[in-house]
Amino acid sequence: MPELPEVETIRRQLLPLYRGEIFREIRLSALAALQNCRAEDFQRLAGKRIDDFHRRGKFLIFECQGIYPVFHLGMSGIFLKSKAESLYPQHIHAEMRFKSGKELFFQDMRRFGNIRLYSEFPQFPGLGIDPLGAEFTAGRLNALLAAKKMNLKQFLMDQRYIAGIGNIYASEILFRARLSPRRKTHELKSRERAALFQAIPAILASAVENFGTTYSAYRTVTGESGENQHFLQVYQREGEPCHRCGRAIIKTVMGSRSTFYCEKCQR
DNA sequence: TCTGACCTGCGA
DNA sequence: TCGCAGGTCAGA
Repeated sequence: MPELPEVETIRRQLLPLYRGEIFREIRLSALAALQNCRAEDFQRLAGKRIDDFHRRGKFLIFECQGIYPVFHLGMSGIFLKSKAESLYPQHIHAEMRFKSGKELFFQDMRRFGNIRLYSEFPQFPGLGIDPLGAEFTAGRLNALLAAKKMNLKQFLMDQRYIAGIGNIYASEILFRARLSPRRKTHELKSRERAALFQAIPAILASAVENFGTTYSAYRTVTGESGENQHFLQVYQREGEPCHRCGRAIIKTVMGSRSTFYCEKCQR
């Protein structure tokens, strides 16, 4: 489930491996082409050099001399250095080959991901603040919280407000901040807003250090699992004792998504 | 603001 | 065989 830490891990791994590489060809599967844009448009990439990789929320942006392929990994998107590493070669939707002989494959088993091509640096109108960027300030978070009347779990996962948080880290952030996922945004006291402001980047940065969280599909570019699943406090721990108070972790459903929390520690 | 559909592999 | 996993978006 690639959220911000998984996409950031992939970006950091792609940089030393593929920066400076020049595209020889790029092929999209029929499915990828049907869903997103015309495969022939991608031929414009041939001869272009990859100068940088950027991340905005959960979007991964390739900067290629005035052309910007943008990948969203959806639920199961991963990058592979070779086709032989793929467990599901039938789900490879983009094959990128470079003049040096290197290759890069985008595999997306569940096809929730997408690929788009931009002619200038994409701006993503409507996408919220990046929680690891300088623009993420207490003032901006407080203003967002005050303006909304929704529960915290859904607020955190809504990409229009904060970009990059998904189901796993929303639960983990709320545990860290000792806030119930059912609390309403506009009702938080200043001390609680401050706790949330601290918890969001802390949880995400720590997950980046651990190379992301692996459940099922996610793998880093080097084909390894992330490590962060070993450090989760509540996610997928239903019935297990809370690491703070010992009470069993509760699982509930909010917004059609499983949500994990401690009834005693999170108020 | 909320719900269900999309999609596929996996485990019960 | 069926339910579950969850990011996103359309529609209610």
